[in-house]
Amino acid sequence: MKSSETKIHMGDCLDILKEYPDNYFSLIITSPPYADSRTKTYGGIKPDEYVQWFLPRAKEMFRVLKKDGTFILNIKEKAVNGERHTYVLELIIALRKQGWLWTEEFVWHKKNCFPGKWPNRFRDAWERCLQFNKNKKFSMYQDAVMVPIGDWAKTRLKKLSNTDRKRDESKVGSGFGKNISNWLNREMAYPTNVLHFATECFNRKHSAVFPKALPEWFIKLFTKEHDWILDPFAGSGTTNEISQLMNRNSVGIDILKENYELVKSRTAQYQRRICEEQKQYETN
Amino acid sequence: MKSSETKIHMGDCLDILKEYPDNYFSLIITSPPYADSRTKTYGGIKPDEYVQWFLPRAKEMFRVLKKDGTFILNIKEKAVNGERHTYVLELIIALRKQGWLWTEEFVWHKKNCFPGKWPNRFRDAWERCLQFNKNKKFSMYQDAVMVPIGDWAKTRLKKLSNTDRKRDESKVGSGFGKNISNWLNREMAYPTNVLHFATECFNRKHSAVFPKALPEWFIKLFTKEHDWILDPFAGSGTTNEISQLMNRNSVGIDILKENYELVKSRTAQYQRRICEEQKQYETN
DNA sequence: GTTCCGCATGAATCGATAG
DNA sequence: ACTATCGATTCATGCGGAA
Repeated sequence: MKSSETKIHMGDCLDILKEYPDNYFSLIITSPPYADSRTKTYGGIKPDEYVQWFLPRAKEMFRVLKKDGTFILNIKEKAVNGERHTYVLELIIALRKQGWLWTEEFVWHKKNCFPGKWPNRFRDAWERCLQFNKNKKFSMYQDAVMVPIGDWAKTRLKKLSNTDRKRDESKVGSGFGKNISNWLNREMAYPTNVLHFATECFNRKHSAVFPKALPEWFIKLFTKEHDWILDPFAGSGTTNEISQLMNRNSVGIDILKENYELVKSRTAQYQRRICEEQKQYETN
Repeated sequence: MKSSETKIHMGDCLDILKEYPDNYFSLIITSPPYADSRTKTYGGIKPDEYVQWFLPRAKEMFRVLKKDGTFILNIKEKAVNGERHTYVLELIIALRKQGWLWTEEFVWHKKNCFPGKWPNRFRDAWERCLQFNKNKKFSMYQDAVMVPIGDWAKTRLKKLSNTDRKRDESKVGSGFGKNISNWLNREMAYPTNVLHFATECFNRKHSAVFPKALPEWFIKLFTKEHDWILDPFAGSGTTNEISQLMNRNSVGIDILKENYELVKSRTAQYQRRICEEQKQYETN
């Protein structure tokens, strides 16, 4: 088993990415600093300036992404003056003008978001995971993320009715037909574009930006082993850590020294652990 | 108990709404024809023309909505040429320029979404429920939509007999009636902005685009009894039917004669049923 | 009366083929 | 090249009738 490589950089991804060649990464997945939050980072970007700040960095990402690669952007607009700000919508439109295709919008449903109540809104329990691509054709390994089929199938497929045995056209002309008998012995189904992952809140020092399951799911879906993955706003380094665990190569960039060192140590730790596991494996 | 009023109009809401005064409705909730679908209705609006088609109608809606009222827009963009079309994003931005505040975006998670498999995407299992307001201050009755928490509540709720549940629903039309909510009361929490409802599949005749539970939830949240509710694209009339059940006044508009007559008969039926129940109640 | 179980239904999307 | 039509694909649900 060839071990995976993990490179961590300190700096602005706008500069660091210049060191990387075109068409290098299979997947870019990141949770960028939200507007006006993390004021230490990038000087705290104002909502109104967010798109202009993001675009030059997205241009570099476009360049280093493989032609069949995917860019997953985990983001959620904040409420400003009682309104949802539109910078994310404007960003999507601007990225399309830059050449990106807006292929899909996944919803990440945060199952255990913290309790609370405001006079004019409920708890925000979801974030956008925007999928962008360079081409209509891109690499996607759908079988890697299949889920168990619903309970209905157990009873339904036990005994097939007559209409189930042949293709049954819908009566209302919706063009929809099915052949249930094709589903015999099927135990897994393809998932939807709504993802249910709990947030991890045990990390006191560093606010967990996303749970491990989220990048893991997209990494399974869009990469195979030894592909290169980039997180240009690495934060606490979850993407890089998961990449290591899944035997993918990865690059992490963060502008904060504090984050840089955190990711460094987290990934070094795993590197060491993997080596130990390998040694142990070989001994056995 | 004063009975509620329900008015159904046939025509384009752009024209019909002119008959209504300013600041009349407490809630506008609707699922307009999506781009390129329902070709019989409004001739099937092209995605690129959608915003221009919608805006003049939204202007009338703005006028007839009360200052503290709410507009809920249920919509989802379609995939065009392998990409998500941006007309919904553009619509949000355009509505803001018209004076609307984009207060919140709820996610409706469709648990039983349309099946299908494609090389480049998964099944679409969610739709947007966009909340717009005229002012930062608006009427919101958060306590009306509290939900039971904890697994024990779920399992006990499941064990309730169907009659208990049915009697309950017919009485209040709200899922939980007094007797049940009494012992649940202590274990209630505020919901989030992610709503989980399955679409209703009717075995026969007309199907509703959204399940009753969806308008019901927003009606509970944003109106009280005898408030006026508008659905400018009434379709099969789910909004008006639920409004009646919940003792709210409502106006429904649809351009199709077929829909107009359907809604007419559905709401007339309920009107009759309510009258009968009232008579019976008074006799007792 | 309750529970079980069959079954029609759906704001879909893609790729190929035809005009 | 650009648009229109057609066939193929796929789950989970509530209903109504049967047990």
